[in-house]
Amino acid sequence: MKNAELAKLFEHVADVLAVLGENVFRVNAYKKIARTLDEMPGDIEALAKTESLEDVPGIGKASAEKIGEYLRTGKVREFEDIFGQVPAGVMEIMRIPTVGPKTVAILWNEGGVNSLEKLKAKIEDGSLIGLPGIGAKKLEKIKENMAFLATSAGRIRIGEALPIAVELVEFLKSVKDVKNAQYCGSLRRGKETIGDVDIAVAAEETFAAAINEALRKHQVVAQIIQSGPSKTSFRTSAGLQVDVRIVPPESFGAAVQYFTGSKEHNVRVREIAVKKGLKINEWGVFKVKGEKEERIGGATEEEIYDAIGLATVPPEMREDRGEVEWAIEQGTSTSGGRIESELERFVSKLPQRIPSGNSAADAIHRQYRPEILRLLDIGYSKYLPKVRWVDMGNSNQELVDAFEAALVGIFDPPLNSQKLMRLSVAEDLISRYGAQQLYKEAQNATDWVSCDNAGARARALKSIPKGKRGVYLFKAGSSGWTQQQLGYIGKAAVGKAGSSDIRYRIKDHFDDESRADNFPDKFLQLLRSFVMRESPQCYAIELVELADIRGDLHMHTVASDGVCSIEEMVAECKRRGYQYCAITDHSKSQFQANGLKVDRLMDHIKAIHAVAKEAERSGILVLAGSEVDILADGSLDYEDDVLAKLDWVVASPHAALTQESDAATQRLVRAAANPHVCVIGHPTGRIVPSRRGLEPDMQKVIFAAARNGIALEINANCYRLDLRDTHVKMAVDANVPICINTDAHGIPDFDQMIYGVLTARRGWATAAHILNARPLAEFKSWLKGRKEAAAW
DNA sequence: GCCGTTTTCGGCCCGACTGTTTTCAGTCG
Ligand SMILES: Nc1nc2c(ncn2[C@H]2C[C@H](O)[C@@H](COP(=O)(O)OP(=O)(O)OP(=O)(O)O)O2)c(=O)[nH]1
Ligand SMILES: [Mg+2]
Ligand SMILES: [Mg+2]
Ligand SMILES: [Zn+2]
Repeated sequence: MKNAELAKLFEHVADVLAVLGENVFRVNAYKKIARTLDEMPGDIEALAKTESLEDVPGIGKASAEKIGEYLRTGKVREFEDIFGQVPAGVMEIMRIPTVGPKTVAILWNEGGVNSLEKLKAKIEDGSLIGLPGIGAKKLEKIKENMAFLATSAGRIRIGEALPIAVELVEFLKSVKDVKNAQYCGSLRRGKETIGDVDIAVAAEETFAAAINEALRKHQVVAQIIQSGPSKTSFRTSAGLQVDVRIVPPESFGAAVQYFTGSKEHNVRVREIAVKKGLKINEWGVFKVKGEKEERIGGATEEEIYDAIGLATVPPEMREDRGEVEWAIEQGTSTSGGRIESELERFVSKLPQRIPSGNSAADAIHRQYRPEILRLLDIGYSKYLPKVRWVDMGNSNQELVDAFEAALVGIFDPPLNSQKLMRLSVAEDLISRYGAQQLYKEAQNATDWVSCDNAGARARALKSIPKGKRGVYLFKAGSSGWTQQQLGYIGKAAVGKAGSSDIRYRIKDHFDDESRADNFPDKFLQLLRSFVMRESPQCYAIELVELADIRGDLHMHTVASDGVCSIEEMVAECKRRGYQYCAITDHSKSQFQANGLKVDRLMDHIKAIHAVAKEAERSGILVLAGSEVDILADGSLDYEDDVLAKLDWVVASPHAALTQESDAATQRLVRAAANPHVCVIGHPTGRIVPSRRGLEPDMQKVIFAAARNGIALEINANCYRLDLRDTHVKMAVDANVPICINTDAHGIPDFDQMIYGVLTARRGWATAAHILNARPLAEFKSWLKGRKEAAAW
């Protein structure tokens, strides 16, 4: 997979261009593309073959071409030229903290510095002092910071960061006059790796200095990076950076929201605020009235999201992966409705006859547009109380589309149904066939196809040749397209589309010729038909929680490489209140882990069943299982007749983890097809952060799991977290059951469960998606289904 | 460079801390 190297390429070119003084927005555009490529769950090369990269949000014509060029030739000529302008040694300098592109440019152009070594030497001989903006202090800092060069190893696993953060938060809460403290940043979002620890503190302004002082004296503080009245950053002796932000209690919610991020999420949220005449920062939400600002909230996170009409987004979802659109769609329920009278009043103002000719029609369109939007706001918030209109172009898109199409369809012939038709696609079709398949079907059936999105449609209108027709896929239902579903086919992939269950075809409504004459009537009728509809129940999402977990279905004992007996592991599960668990020691090929040969396995099953019998009385179901190795070709490490003797089969890959993507896909798909398998354990075999593991076409693996009715594991151990967050989202979208297992080898390992839960939450999983969140009876019935499949 | 209901130009989130800037740029969160 070339995603990572392409991401690096764009990241690097962004840095080099910044040194060359290029427009910062272009630099940021490249950085955004780098992030997109890095986080893309599928293979960019496969995507480029089947779909247009231009439809990926953030990637335009220019970059799509460059990516294509790279995939063909392994190079981007324009980038090579750019790299040629700045020696590699110069770029190394930018890895020093506090040294950014401007400083690099000056050191290089005016100071003749072209490597880290030269920089060191020139700082020593004093020849750099006097360069523009560079003095003794700055150079001293640079010299110190050369010990902290940015490296990819700079991130630590969440399991290592969390305990440190919790302890620091406890300490801060114990400091006098501290009202509240909360860790934020990537840690609160539950990311698998953590760059630094971010903590927000609530305290009256007058106490901030004292709190800062107490913090600076804390024993873990090895080096203060910076410290001002509201913000202190330091490094611990272990080299971990900690950022602490102190704000007054009335700003605590705003500060937590800001500090939790992600950056990309914050930017989206703040952009929405701007469009609504508001301003959001870490101090609160403000109404902007010319020069003056009026504070309207900030004590809680809810106040922030509420102010802009968004549902509060769970921290783990805040990655700008569609959650903003989701939150708009959920909305808040505030304004009451006066729909009928408003409606009548508005409609009575509409002209009885639409003038012919585009310019006159345009003028009317412009004149009424704000009124329509305002009306929709009122109408929607009353009849669909959880869905609230937020400014332009978002969740009520289909409603706006409907009305605007009504207007435009009459005013503006080119945008009517002759060329472009909306095709609603129901959720069950998507889960049955997969979005890609539907898209391809549509492609075969028509001349042009896209998913639902204003920009895409606008382009479509231009690109559809005269006399041809196009279709755009609109996802009916509550959740909108996801990137995974469309495989980044359309801009809507980030979630522009979809909200209520309105299914609408422009064609159906506006094909009759006489429509223009009784337009107001028609319009009213249409509007009623939408807003009077039964409102769907949509509550803000309840993601799975640690307390929902009712069992652990992957653990080891002394029989293989664990350190506890069956009894000890079961007792711990019981202690945790689990209703079921599975003992799954390694299979025979895992000889280095003392994997069990068949005869030992048979004895082990007996031993587990003996413990199970005891355990049953104390109310916990114990399954005799195995973690069966998936061999390189996808076959399993035990024969089927052996597998049939087990109550529970986790099949996981352990060796040959560097095989080609296609081989990996086949391997996992084949394993998933074995009817004895219950769940695929740590499907990629990756190790965080260093080993990439298998890179299968995860969509195919997930479909295979769906076809065969098996589950996929989130291995909760913070060294694995496999499935990873983006893969979880794909599994959730496909409705494949997910097991969150600790893979415990000893008692403390059970504590890893939380990291699996956080990863599940990052994939938008609710308890309903998690197999081991089901009550015992339900779990048993699922298992029975599996056993029947195996017997059949 | 990307994007779009102000649509092919013109805007792109917002603020703290530091140093050397006599009024704010650079870097970072
Ligand atoms: N509005 C806004 N907020 C930002 C920006 N940069 C960072 N933040 C906020 C959101 C981040 O989650 C939070 C903490 O910054 P960090 O650099 O520590 O990032 P984060 O913790 O998300 O990831 P990390 O694991 O530390 O690399 O500060 C920015 O440019 N604008
Ligand atoms: Mg952080
Ligand atoms: Mg930070
Ligand atoms: Zn295991």
